[in-house]
Amino acid sequence: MPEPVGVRRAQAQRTRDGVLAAASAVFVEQGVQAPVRDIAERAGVGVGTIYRNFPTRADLVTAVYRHQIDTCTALAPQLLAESASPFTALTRWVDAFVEFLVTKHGLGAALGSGDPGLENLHALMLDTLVPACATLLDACAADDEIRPGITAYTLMRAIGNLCITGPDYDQADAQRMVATLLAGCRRPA
Amino acid sequence: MPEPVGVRRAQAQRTRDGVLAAASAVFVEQGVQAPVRDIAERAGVGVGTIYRNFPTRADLVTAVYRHQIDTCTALAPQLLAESASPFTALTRWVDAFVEFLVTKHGLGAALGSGDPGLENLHALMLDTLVPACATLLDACAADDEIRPGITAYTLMRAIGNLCITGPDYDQADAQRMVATLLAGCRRPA
Amino acid sequence: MPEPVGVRRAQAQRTRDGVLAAASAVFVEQGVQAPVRDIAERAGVGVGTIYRNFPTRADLVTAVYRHQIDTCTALAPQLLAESASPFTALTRWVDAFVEFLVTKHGLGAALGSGDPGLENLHALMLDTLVPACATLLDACAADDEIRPGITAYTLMRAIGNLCITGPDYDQADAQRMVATLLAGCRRPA
Amino acid sequence: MPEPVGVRRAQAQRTRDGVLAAASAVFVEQGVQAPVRDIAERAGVGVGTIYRNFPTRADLVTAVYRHQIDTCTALAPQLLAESASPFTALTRWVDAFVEFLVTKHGLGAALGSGDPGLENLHALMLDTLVPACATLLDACAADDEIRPGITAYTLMRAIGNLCITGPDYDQADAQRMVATLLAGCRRPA
DNA sequence: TATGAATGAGCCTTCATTCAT
DNA sequence: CATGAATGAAGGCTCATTCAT
Repeated sequence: MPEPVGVRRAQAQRTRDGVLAAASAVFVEQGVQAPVRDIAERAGVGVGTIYRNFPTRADLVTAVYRHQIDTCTALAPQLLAESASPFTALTRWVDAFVEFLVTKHGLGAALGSGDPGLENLHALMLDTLVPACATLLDACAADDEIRPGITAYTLMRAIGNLCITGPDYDQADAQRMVATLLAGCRRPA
Repeated sequence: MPEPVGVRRAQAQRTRDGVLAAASAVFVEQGVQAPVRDIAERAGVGVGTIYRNFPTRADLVTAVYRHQIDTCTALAPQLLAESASPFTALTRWVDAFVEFLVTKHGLGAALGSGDPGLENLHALMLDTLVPACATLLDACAADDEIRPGITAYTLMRAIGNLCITGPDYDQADAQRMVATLLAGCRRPA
Repeated sequence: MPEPVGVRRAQAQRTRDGVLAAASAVFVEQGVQAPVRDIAERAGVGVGTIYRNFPTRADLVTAVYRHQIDTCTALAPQLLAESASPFTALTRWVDAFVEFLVTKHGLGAALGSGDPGLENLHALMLDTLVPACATLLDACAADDEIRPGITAYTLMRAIGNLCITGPDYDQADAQRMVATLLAGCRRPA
Repeated sequence: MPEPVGVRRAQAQRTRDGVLAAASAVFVEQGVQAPVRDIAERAGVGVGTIYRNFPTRADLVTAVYRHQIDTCTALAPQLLAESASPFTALTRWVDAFVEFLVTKHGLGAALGSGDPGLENLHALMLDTLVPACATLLDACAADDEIRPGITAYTLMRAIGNLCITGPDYDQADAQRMVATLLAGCRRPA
């Protein structure tokens, strides 16, 4: 018999996870501005539960994407170590980043929206993803593989924007365009 | 007494134009989702007048941008004729397109949003801008100046997305990234 | 045939008056914190109409009571002129003020609540009723009829509080207690 | 092993007392309508504990004030015995009552609100404080010190109302106005 | 045709209350 | 007994849209 408190905590965690899953799905369908009620309904909980766990919408958005952001961040040094060249590492990392973005419809738009209240998420990116990307860019620059003047932040914003998909501009298109952008970053021989 | 009907028509046209000017200004400030009332107020008309002239928001958005879209469209053959190479023409035309997008806050986002109800605008682009762009791309392809597999529509969507600006990603950033994307389109020598 | 605009204005005024009447009634029943929807329902209008005419609750509360406040204010100089003594004038004026308060259940409580957002009403009293009362108090002081140290504002707040009626403490009780308070203000011979 | 049941009871009593102390503090800060959660948080208990001990808000309010009400009640005969005159005793008792009211932000308003659900508290006053006050009033009446027609209940309601403080009408004002009211109760020589 | 008052659906947010652990 | 997660009713506010004048 597990102690009651632990059981309750586990249940709460499950609820929280359910909300996150529901929010993730709803964000894909409707974007990050989706009504709280829709998320609650999809999660099978009351709206109060959402507000209890995520007082602001930004808290919810951030929580939804935090895990993937962290995973993506951790990938950078790993790819740099195992790739033949820094540019190859950058290419692969961007592939992963794009993968992350295109499967999360609405995040790119959210990031680009300048919506106050999404500063948390913005900060999270600035604090983790941007430095990770910068590491790769610096390595490329050291090898003279990319043209100068491209900052990690701007590149990621651009990639984020390119990953805003819709009818007639799907995931494959986004990936192709990002690849083209990267090609354009490469220093001409 | 000069034909009253004509006078009335002229007045109606003036009203319509005033609404378009107001909408254009408000769209720049608040995006294409701005409250109808704000536009009406700015135009000095009642909301009913807006609804009479532009039953749906998409009608209004489309009308606002139609002139610029047409101008942009007409530019393509002209640039193709007077430029040294098709790629140069493409570059210049894209510059003009970007200029159009970045000065119209919210249009890029609107185009990329997949928002049903903006299909009119979408259709307008498909019908005019895309063919214009395709002409340039075809000319480039004929000269073997760009890599194959890039469609006019996808390229324009990508450019549209890159032009979604915000805090920390401004017009200059957008222009630089679009230039980089174009560079990536170029066939490596 | 009256010009259309005038008709519309008249209708709008009627709506506005209806809202005020409904609000007045609802305030009596539920106090000034009554739900906006209740007022709208009672007035037979949509909530939007309330917000259109009275953007904040304070605007509505103030409008409801403004006329009576003004009437009460105007009474002061009149009573002073026609009464045998300043204290008599004060007594009569307070009677009128009490009459105003007790028939508007909830205003006394509202005044005493310190509720931010009711500052308008508070200001209205400060600007009109308090000076009116002060005139009477000054006249009494000049005649040595009241003890010193009683300010118009404090006296009115006290009276306002005494007029917060309820079960077992009705209008007659309030009037009696106010009279007693006034008696206590009188300078002992 | 000392009787476990007694220990448990003592613990329960401590919990109850903690809730009362917390509620008392929160009532002073926010009034008797303060959110239950705030009280629970301040007491360091769960909201369920509050509901277990005090099923209704009135139960809690009543319990919070019962001790002070009882103290105040007991004061009446004592003051009557040791004061020079009944009216002096009344004055002193009212001072104590006012002291009780003004330091308990919101009680006066609560008493005067007619809020159903506060009937318990109301009843408590009727059953204890009112008779205590009546004793003093009767003694005054016997000595011909006050004008007739003033009931203990009405007087206490009036005093309660006068003690509803706020910005610009503070504790000192309330005390002064209550003193004035009492002066008005006194039979003119 | 133009107007803008009126409508009400829809979203956000708070908080009293319940109940499984 | 105590806990606090979950619920959902209630109320505030906005704004797209209609329609009588």
